[in-house]
Amino acid sequence: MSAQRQLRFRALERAAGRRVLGLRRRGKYLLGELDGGLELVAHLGMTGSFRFRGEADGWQPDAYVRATFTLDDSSAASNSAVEARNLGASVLDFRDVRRFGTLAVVPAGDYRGLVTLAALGPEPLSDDFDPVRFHAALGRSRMAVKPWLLTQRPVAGVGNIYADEALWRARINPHARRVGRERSLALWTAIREVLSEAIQREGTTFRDYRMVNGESGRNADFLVAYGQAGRACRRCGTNLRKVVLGGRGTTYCPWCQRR
DNA sequence: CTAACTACCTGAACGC
DNA sequence: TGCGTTCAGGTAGTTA
Repeated sequence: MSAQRQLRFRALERAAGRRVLGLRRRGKYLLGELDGGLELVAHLGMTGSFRFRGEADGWQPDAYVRATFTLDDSSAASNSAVEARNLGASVLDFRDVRRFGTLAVVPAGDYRGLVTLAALGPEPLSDDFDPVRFHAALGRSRMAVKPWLLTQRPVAGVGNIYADEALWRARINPHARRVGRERSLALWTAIREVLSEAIQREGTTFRDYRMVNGESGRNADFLVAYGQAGRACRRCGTNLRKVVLGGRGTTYCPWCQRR
């Protein structure tokens, strides 16, 4: 087993026999509180998904299942557990084609080695995400605004899709290193709107992303920037442009989002 | 400390 | 059809 593999699946065997006391989400991380002072940390990476194995759903494990959780109780008060009961399932598969996902069991709250989680910014839809502090942090950063958002430090949970969408709404050039107060407030608002709407539509599915019951999210049809290069901007009609910024594909309107 | 690279994987889409 | 290249929703480790 390579060092990388060890990083992606850390001490997972320590979850065996543990009771799941609670589940919560922080940014893109799913955190399970286990007994014995342990915590299960899960991240889907780019192609990961959790799937309940059940007859109603018809899902059967394939070659891309990297881990399997056998559950002996589906009565806990969580949405996932409700799904499990509906599907009559007791086995949860972690499927991940590209193996960029992470599963780790750590002492509760000990995020050494999970640097991004340790330095994770505020939840975007909570009061902790404050527009004044957001603007101040943006002022301290020397990075271009888009890669800065992707670090997860200014705010948790904004990935490549929602960064492009939010910057388009706020009319901010993704390369910008200085953003005025009005525009940074617009970005703060746009991030919350973009994420809220995507959550209402149960996520953005291109290929791999699936809900735990196997259904696709419905947000992909509503994207106005990400994946829309060459198409006309919905505001001004200019053709959207795609560039590489910080190693990530970035689509924006060269007119509305000019510097 | 921050910021910029690179590595990690596999499959789909594309060009010839 | 077949083969090579490029790209993809993210993070962690290394380097400067």
